[in-house]
Amino acid sequence: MSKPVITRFAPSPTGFLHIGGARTALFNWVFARKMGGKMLLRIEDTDRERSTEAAVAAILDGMSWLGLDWDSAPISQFARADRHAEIALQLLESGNAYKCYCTPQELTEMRERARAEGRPPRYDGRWRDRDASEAPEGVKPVVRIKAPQSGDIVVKDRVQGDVVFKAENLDDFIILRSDGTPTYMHAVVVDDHDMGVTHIIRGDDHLTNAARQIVIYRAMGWDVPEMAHIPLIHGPDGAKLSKRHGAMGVEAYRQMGYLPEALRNYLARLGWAHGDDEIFSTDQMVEWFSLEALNKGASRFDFVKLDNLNGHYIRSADPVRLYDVMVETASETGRNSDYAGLVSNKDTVLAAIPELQPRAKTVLELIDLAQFIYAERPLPIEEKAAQLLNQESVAHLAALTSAFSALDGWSVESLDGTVRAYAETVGLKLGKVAQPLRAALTGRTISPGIFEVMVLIGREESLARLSDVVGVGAGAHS
RNA sequence: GCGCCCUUCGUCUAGCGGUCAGGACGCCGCCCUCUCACGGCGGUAACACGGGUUCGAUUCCCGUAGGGCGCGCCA
Repeated sequence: MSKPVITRFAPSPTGFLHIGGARTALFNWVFARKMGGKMLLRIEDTDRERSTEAAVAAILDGMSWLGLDWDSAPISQFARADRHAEIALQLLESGNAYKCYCTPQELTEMRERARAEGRPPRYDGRWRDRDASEAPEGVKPVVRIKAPQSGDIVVKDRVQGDVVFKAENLDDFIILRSDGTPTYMHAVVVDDHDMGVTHIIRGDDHLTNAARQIVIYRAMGWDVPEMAHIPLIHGPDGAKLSKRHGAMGVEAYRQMGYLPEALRNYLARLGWAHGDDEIFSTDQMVEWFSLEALNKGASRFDFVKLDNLNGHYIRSADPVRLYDVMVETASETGRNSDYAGLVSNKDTVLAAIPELQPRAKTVLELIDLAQFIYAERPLPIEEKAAQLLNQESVAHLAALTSAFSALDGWSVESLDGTVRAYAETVGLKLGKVAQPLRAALTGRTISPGIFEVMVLIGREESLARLSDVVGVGAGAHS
């Protein structure tokens, strides 16, 4: 009988929740759910200089938006400093660690000399066996772990397989600083152990750290958790993800108009696959997930594919929810006139959304497509639309305006019939009159079906917008 | 420099000794059509290179090349 699974996500609060962290959190979350276990959250805030409360809030918000919840209250690593020191002391007493009185300058020299002589820049262990009586005056020591000097340390990794490190390549690294605070390497091990973490899932930039951490586990006689080091995400050019690429916080993705379920689906497909399945729900993800199906190679972030997936989820989303997201997004991104237009034309926008859905890849595009509804008269006419409104086409619009005015009903069918009949009468293809109509009614060359547009904005507004165009045209040529 | 990891269409990937190397995005063409989308159909395009092992390698092993990560009193 195996222990219940406990995973953890351990961000350091020095900025937002970036896309790589979001995926790490996602995999920890999915795995915990799959195994019926828990995912804990630990804030690695031991770097007091760089950690901020705002960053903690941003990370929690980002996870919530993505739909990733965690069990128990987030744990502050900084708050556990006493416990870390306690373990370091135990290691000291058991002879598995020792005090080192080297000064930072001394260490810098050591590294520089090593580099100059072509040796790896590692601590040479000069205090490993020295007696405490040799300690210099006025120097506060650090505590270093006694790493094994021979043999292999193997990281048994569920993704990477057995990774072997030779002990001679590891030095006696610091576990407690001279001010008594723990280093990351030490705090992580103590926390993961105390939290009962059974599976460590993290970026493979930690793979070499894993070997060092195993040294501490061994010295304490603790079980080493299962490990899974997942590959990193690169930018479109194969290099490290930069802000230009996508290393923004997840809230930036929200502001760009992506839906959380789309991002989850996309992120899951970066480094993980379940056969040929491309689009799947989060429940399916949980059902299908396995650590062994994770890839070992890094992948590139591709906005084009994210757009495609997002388009899919927009198409299948509930219009009422989309409306709310549109309003929220307009507000958050400072699109004030859109915000006002969306709010004061709620019913019309709601009715229009099904027409907009297949045409948008992001919520921002959705908003853009809705603008014809609340645009102020006289409509701003885009350049390409203006080209459609020449003397001839405006004359047709004038004729159509009369026909529309005489119309009894105002439906897609009646409008369609009217325009088709007119086009046939004057010997034109439908497109020849429908396009100018679109230009006059929306100010653009693209929009939902033009008869749908007319029904949406209504008879009065349609005729008014037409007269805005026809009036000018008629005035100029009569 | 040292250590570790990685390498299938442009991108994300399937593949776990024998496949016409599959899917998705993108791109191109056709259909649908009042525009743009959506949808449908078709097409383009890949096993980094060199050695082994094997009857047979995309698949297993070793090199080479390329890329990534790590080597702090940062996390």
